[in-house]
Amino acid sequence: MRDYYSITELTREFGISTRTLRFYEDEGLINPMRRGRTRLYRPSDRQLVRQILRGRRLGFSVSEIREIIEVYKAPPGEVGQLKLMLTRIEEKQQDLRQKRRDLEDTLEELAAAEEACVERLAELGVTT
Amino acid sequence: MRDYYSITELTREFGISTRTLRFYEDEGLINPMRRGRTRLYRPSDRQLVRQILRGRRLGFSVSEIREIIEVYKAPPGEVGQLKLMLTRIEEKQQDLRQKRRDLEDTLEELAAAEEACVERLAELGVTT
DNA sequence: CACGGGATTTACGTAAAAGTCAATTTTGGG
DNA sequence: CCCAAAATTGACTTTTACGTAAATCCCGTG
Repeated sequence: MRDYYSITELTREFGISTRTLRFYEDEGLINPMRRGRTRLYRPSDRQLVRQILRGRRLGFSVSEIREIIEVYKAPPGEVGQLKLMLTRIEEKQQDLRQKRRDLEDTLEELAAAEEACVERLAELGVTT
Repeated sequence: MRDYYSITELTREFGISTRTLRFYEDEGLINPMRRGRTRLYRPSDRQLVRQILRGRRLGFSVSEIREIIEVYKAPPGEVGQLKLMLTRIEEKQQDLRQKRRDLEDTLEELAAAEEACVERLAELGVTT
């Protein structure tokens, strides 16, 4: 496990631009270390980037991703805060479960469309 | 099953604006009938709107949604077209399966975070 | 027929999420 | 130490997905 990654290493690994990483930093999603002005990304930062991109692929906005990231951090000490966090976690879970339903439905419809294509090809005497 | 729905009926049902429906029409996603200038949405249009919103929730762009919708239509007659469509369907399936992995991973992490909160609350003597 | 309530069209506006460009600064290798 | 490559900052631009506003039109009702 490497100690630090440079910004371009991460851009190559994840297929994103430096602008994107700096944008996420401006938005407060990541906080890489600095040596002088140069950013040094720790493994934990790298992990965070991975989580951010996962959220992005799932169609979450930056502020939604921010909320998700918040709950990955160490749980707060105060009871009220803890309960609030539990509520937020459950909201996100609801959201994700809806997405999962949407996803399964779409996959089913795609499978049906696929089958229709294959059948049509068979009718035309094409072996898939 | 109703014959037609007005634009406002659909906005209420789906919680979207008329602007949004007209936008999807401009983008070629839906093609409601007209009586004069007034739009009349058939059940099939309504179903299409449902599919569009599902795609939207999954974070697909309008053009990606358009591609998905394309494959729901009757399969084309020509062999080349059919094969192309099969390729596209499989691409979408790949995409959705990636999303599903992202989703499951995120759900797991949220569950872990949830448990951490509950434990912390227990330590503080709070019964959830 | 006047009117009030929807619906439509056209046009401009905007927020989010980067992309692009230009002008420095920094840095690591020879 | 020096210089090309890499990194940084800041400003401006672009794309997407609608929002908003103004002007017009259509239609049933009193």
